[in-house]
Amino acid sequence: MKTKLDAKQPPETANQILDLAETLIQTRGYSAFSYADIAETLGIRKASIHYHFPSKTDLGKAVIDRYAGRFSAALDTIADDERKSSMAMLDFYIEPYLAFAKTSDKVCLCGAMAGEMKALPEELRERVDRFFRTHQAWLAGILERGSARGEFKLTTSPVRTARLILGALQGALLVKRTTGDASQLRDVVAALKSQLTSGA
Amino acid sequence: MKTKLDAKQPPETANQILDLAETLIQTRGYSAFSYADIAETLGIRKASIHYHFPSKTDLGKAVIDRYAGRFSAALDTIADDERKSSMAMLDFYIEPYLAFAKTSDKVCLCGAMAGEMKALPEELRERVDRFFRTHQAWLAGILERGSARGEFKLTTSPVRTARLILGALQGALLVKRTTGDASQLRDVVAALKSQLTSGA
DNA sequence: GTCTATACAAAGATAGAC
DNA sequence: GTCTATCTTTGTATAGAC
Repeated sequence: MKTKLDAKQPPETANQILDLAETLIQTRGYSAFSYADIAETLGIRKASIHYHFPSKTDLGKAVIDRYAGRFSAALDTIADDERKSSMAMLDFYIEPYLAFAKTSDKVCLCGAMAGEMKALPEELRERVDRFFRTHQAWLAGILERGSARGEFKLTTSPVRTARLILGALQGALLVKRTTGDASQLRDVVAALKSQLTSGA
Repeated sequence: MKTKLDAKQPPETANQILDLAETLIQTRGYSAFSYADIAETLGIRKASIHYHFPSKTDLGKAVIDRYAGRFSAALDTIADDERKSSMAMLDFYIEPYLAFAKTSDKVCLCGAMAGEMKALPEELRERVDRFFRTHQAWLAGILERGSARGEFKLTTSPVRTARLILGALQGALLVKRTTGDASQLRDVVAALKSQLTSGA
């Protein structure tokens, strides 16, 4: 009999598959990775992957959902602490991007998929879409709060400022792969923050 | 006998193939488009495409080279007119991005390919790389000129500022596909420009 | 839950007729 | 320069044994 702890834990193989698929999408894109890539690396057969994720779309959904879920949990936690400054909240949001920038070639999962939007099955397109909308809304909320508390001086609406920030972060990761300069993202962040406080 | 005008003109079919391939890469990515897609749309056979572009890599190279060439020609022309203000030069640079933003789902060709970098054949990776480096260098040059002429007040080096601008433009196009709001890019441009002049 | 075996379509590519 | 025909490899997916 299984223990209580096992109850909701997905099998270890499934986790390994998800981990690898996530990395592959981040570096090669969704269209360019295959079950064969995963099978070879994990030392299992392609058929075994189909046992855990019947179709590639199923796997893609699971990868995005897990990825978005990790972010969502963090976003909720951050925004719930009313004592934090809005800038501190923003810093927490930006942290994962800085982490990606330290790797040699990872971009945001949804940033990679956004580049091949029309090639994605509808169910994945919806999820990428939702990911960006959620992040924009969250950022807009923080910006509005910061604005109301006098921390930020926005030059345009919170929603539009949120899009600027999200776009700049996504684009910086994309371009960073070329320059290979991880410090680049810090400059982008500094520029964004100085703009928020100066009211330029 | 052919006329002089025909001398260097690639056959019309080749141009149609290049046009379609360019659009397909911009909307679906490099990995996800195929000779079959092109053949079907143009009403020709796959073998005919191989006549013009023996391998997919050859086609990819030709698409990037033509795309980068169009930009390069424009960059040279812009920077050569010493009477122009640096801000005017920047505006000319940004124009193509605003044009993409008006289409429903096109991003920069190299922006799309940057998302699948590790899946690209080496010859294409080099070209995407060079595209970004060239643009960064060009932008840095304009920024330096504007700084020397007192038009811009930079908060960090011209090179780093150039990367910020390039990343923000690329990312904005990517995220725009989700929101579908073409005006979004104008906000990003406005934010970037106000930052350049305020010295924030 | 993982395997072997296999099906089936799509992708990239070539040979050779017209 | 475009076609038909064909080849090979890869990608996604299923059936059924262990």
